[in-house]
Amino acid sequence: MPAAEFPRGSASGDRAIADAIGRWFAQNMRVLPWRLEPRDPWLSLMSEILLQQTQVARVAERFGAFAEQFPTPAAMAARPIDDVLKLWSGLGYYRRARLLHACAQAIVERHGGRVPDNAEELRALPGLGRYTAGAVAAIAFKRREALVDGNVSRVLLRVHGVDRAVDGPGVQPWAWERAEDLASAATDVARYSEGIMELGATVCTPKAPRCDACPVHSRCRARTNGLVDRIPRPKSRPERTPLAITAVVVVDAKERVLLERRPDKGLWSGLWQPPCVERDAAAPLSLAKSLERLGMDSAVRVGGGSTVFDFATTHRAVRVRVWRARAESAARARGARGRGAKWMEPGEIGEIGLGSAQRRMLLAAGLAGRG
DNA sequence: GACCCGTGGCG
DNA sequence: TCGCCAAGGGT
Repeated sequence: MPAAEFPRGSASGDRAIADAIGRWFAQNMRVLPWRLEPRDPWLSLMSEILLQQTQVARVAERFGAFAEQFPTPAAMAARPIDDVLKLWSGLGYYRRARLLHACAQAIVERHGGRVPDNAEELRALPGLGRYTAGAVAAIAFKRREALVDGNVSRVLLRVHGVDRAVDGPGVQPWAWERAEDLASAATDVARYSEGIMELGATVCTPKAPRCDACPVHSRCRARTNGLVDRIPRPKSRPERTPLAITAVVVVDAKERVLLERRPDKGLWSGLWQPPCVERDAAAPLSLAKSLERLGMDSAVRVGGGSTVFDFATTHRAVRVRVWRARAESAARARGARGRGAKWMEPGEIGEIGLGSAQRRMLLAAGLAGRG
């Protein structure tokens, strides 16, 4: 890789950039309560985990409940994982919920319930990678930490006029080096760190960036070269493989719904669902075969037609066919699904971990879910 | 390093 | 309807 493709900055140039961004942030700080003073390290950590691959607006409407229910690591560590999954419903990447719960327990066990104040110890906690550990260290403890997320990568690529994708070969190591230099040069690291992320989120946006409002527009190579619209190049995207699900929503005489827990690995891990049969195909299995696979063919009576909807995740194109059925015998229907299955009152549906696809299955069968 | 893991908004 | 998009980490 020619050095010119991955340029470095000068000490004075880096300081000018870092401080311009820091000053800009001080003047344009958005109202993000959990990121403002006084900064509670645990709330900061929890918010950063929630924000992984998730937009601020989606987290903001949920964060109050997290802060209220889990005000300290000990408070979360003492609760079952289901309580975390319940609040996490609909936010996606559900492994984060398990990792956050494990993180709370690790903080209690290893650090006496206090969030460690340095990136190295933070990095050793479950769910905290290089970015999140650095973010908490910088924001909650004002450490001089380099930070690279998707926004920072985009800003750096543009400022330096590097015509590559954020996930392109060599880009992340280079971005981390640049971020280290900028963090070292900054007068106020915390402001710079939040500032460059905010800059990427609000000004140096992927589409239609507002260069006129950018504190470093005069130093931006992409802008001076007219390449802002081309940098960064589009990310590579994985192909979606088909997944077909047949769901049978079973209701008993008391209008309770039969739900079972998914395995704790893989897609929607640890969340609840109506009994389902899955296969790697475009079309869901027939009703007869599905009931047979579920061991429920003699335990339930299917009424009416079915509903189909499509659902997409990062790697899957899911087609779901939903059947509604009555249990001939509540005990036999549940027994067919084994220990993991449970009859739930309609009111309980809002109290468990459900993915958006599972919520739609219940909705399709005429059952209301939270949200 | 490749692959896996969600979701909702938008054009 | 569909493809693209968005504040990573674990294995």
